[in-house]
Formats: sequence, structure tokens, C-alpha cells
Amino acid sequence: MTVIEDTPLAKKLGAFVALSTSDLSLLSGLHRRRKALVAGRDLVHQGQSDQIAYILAAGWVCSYKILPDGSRQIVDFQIPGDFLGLRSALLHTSDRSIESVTDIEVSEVLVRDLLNVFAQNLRLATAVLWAASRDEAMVVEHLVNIGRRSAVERMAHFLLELGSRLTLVGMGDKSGYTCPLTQYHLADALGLTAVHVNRVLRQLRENGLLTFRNGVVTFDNYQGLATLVDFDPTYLDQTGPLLK
Amino acid sequence: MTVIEDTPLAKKLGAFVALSTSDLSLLSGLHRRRKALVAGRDLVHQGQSDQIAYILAAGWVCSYKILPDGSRQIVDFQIPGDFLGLRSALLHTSDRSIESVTDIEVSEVLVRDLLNVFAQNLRLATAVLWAASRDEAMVVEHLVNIGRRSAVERMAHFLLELGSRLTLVGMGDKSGYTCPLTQYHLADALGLTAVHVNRVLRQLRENGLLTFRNGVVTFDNYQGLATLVDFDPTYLDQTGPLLK
DNA sequence: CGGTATTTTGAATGCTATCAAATAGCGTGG
DNA sequence: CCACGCTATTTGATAGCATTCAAAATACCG
Repeated sequence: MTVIEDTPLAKKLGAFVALSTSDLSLLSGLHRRRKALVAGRDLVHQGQSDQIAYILAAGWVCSYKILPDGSRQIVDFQIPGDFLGLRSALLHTSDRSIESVTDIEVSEVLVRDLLNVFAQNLRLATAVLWAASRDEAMVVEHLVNIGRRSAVERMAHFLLELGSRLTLVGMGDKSGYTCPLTQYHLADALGLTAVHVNRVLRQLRENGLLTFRNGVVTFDNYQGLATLVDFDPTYLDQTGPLLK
Repeated sequence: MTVIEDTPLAKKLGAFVALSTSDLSLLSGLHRRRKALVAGRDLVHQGQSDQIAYILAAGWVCSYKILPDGSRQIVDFQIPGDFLGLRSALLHTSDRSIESVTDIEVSEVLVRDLLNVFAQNLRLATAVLWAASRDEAMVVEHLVNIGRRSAVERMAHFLLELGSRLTLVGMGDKSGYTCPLTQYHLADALGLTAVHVNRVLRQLRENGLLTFRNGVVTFDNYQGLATLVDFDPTYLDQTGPLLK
């Protein structure tokens, strides 16, 4: 049996609030109904909405919107420990589609079960809300990124942010991380062309800032990158001011 | 005494769920502590967070982030009936600044009072959550707008969306609305230059689509605009599927 | 009526897209 | 194990949209 504390969700929430053993076992109660899915499948389709949310246990996922001309904008990527479709399940509205980027494993969560957990345990409810709020803050940061930064800065900021998130769940550190995204994914997320993404990555590599090759992001000069885009990971590393 | 049903907040929430007289009086209970502010003042500053949220009663406000190079990205505008700083008050984190665009009137709302209302009245709690969720959906729509549309399309989409929101609170219709935003505001919201905003507005005007002059937006061809950007106001006009 | 903020227009530059094509990587089947 | 086909990456040349710099015209305010 897996050690409860080691699920990505527990790690992430644990970074927000201290979790007791009983908190952890309540959380693990949500991890029944495991499901596996191959890469490139839609989990939720734009407009559809049902009573189920998911916790991503393994693999990467993206949420996106398609425009009438066929282009798409990726709103966010989700990594292990993230909820999928939480708001759409709670509020019966889905404004975007969700697709698996890699093969994934998810745990189905019934809204009813989740609300029960919240009712039993304020600490967990807060932690989950906190995480949801962080996700929203990331969308805002993403908006600023696309609206006001050059292509090189966008890329740097994006890869730094991803690094911080992965570090939180033990899948990366300041030296880099494994990343399954293609240059097309990056393009759709950053509002660029895949061709230009390639040139931007080359530029970052040639300036000794970072290398993204063979599915691995390597920060060659973390501090330099952070300075370049004024990266402030504070909005991700909350030190749980609400509950201790 | 003002008729309760006529506050912009009541109008907006009323479009989500049917509100009874007792719901309305509970709502109006939140409208004590009226405050007035002149244009161009900060209500909440990036990073600060306190226990107070606001309901905007009159005037326009914008929430934005400033980048280290001095440029700014406006994340959203708020119009009468919108909450200001709701999430930051609930979760003790503010990721953006809020500034008055015009002279405004707000009602201060203590988190405690708001939570009391929620506890007493599920219908209102749902309506408010719904409104908050709509605001989030608008940020996502905004992201898509900036990431994947041309300058002309961005402008058209933005002004259409604003029109829908204003219509909901009785401040506009399909023919147009009064709009206090300067071309600098539009530029900061759409990730453009003020100079280019001007050219884009001219282009829209010369194509007979819309006219924005002397603080008035006039839709010269509403259907043409909606088609141009595939505008779908569905995500704003919810017909309250949750509570009737 | 002067002063400031906003809008408008012009010319030149530059960043990113588009179009086109070559190279490299990877899984599959012979 | 190699050939094949597909997807992803890389590079070059050209076009275009939006920015930048500059300045004039107009609106707004006390």
C-alpha cells in the first residue's frame, strides 16, 4: 500500500497547512476509483459539466479553449496533485476543455464526497480552497505574461513557474526538471508560433540561461532567469498564513 | 430610501437566481458603511490584504498588475454590482492592485458579515459564488483574447463583453453604452499601445462596426461584431441552472 | 483662457508570423 | 536490425502587424 504522505496532493497541501494523520487519511479516502488514460484524450469537453472532479495522480494535463479559426489557447497545465474540473463540478459550468498531455492516472472524486470531507474538516477545506486560489492567481500571472512580456521573457517566466510548481510536489528543483511538453504545447500556452518557440529556446540556450532538450528543462543560470523576468515565486510558496 | 431591488448587485444576482424579498433585505444589509472615492485612487495595493471587501455601488474600477519595467496589465474592470477584493479578503492574499477609474461609491463589507449572510442563506451564497466564478471565467476569456486574437478582434471582443456586463445591471444595451475608459486603459487591458488602440478604433469605426467617441461606445453593427469575434455571451448570461 | 490630459496622425523600426523545407527522433512492422 | 512513416525539431527567407518616436490637434478643467 502506498504511503499516504507521498501522494502529490498531500505534498502540495502540506506546503500550505500542516496536515495531521487524520487529515491525511481523510484525503486518501478521496483516492479510491483510480482510472488510467492515455495521452491526447479529452477528459472534459468545453461546455460539458457533470458531478465529477478528478485528482491528477500521475502525468500531465492541459486545460484549453479552442477558437473558431481552429487555433487554441492553453490556459494552464496541471501536474500531479492538482485538481481537475473542480470548479466546473461544484458550479455545474465548464468553460474549458481538459486534455491529457501524457498517459495519466486520475482519481475520480464525487462532489458529494468532497463536500463531506469539507464539512468534517475545515483545515482541509481551507487547504483545497487555497490551492484553487493559487491556480487562479496563476491564470492571472499567465495573463500578465502574455499581455506584457516579450516572447523570451514569457518563455523564461513560464518555465520558472512550472519549475516552482513541480518542486512543490517533489518533481523538480532549481537545477531543472523533466518536462513532456512539445514546442506546440508551449506555443499554444504562450500565444506564440511553434516555429518561434524554437527560436526563443535557442536564444535562451545560447545566452546560457536554460536548456530544454529531450524532454528535460535545465536551468543553466537560475538567478539570471529569475532576474530577467523578475520572477517572484512567493505567490506559489505560501507558508500557510491561515492555519498552522 | 432606495428601492432594494434597484441596486446593481441585486440586479446582477437576480439574473443568476430568483431572489425573494428576504434575500433582498439580507443583501441590502451589506450595503451599510457607504464610502466615496475620487478617480485614480488605489483601493487595494498589490500584496496588501485585510479583512475588508467592497461592493461597488457606483463608478468604474480596474484591477491590475504592474511589471518591473513600469508597464501595467489590467486584469479586469469592475462595474457597479461587482465585488472588489472578495477573494483577497476571504483568503488573506491579494495578487493585484485595485484602482478607481472614475469617482466611485463603495460599500465596505466585513468578511464576518458576509460569512454570516452565507450561513443564513444558501441561495445568496450560491449566487455570490456564481458571480465570482463568472468573473474568473472572464479572466480566462481575457487570456484567450490576448493570446490568440488580433488587435481588432481583441478590441471588438472586449467592448462586446463589457456591453453584456453593463446590460445585466441596466447600464447598456445592444445599441451601446457610456464608457469612461481612456485609450490608455484599453491599451493596458488589451496588451496594446495607446497609439495602436487609436488606430484600431478608427478601423472599427470606418468598417461600420462600432464607434467609441466622447465616452460613448455605439455598436453600429452588433451582429457583425459578434460574428467577427464569435462572441458568445452565454458564459455571462447564466439562467441560473442551480437554483430557481 | 491657459494648461494638462487625451486623441489623432505620420514615419520608421522591429518582433513575431507565415511559408517552405530539411533534419532528427521514435515506434512499428517486415 | 533496418526500412518506413509519422511527429517533432530546426533553420532560412519574407511579410506584416504592432511598437516606438515625434508632433499636431482636440477636449477637458479650474
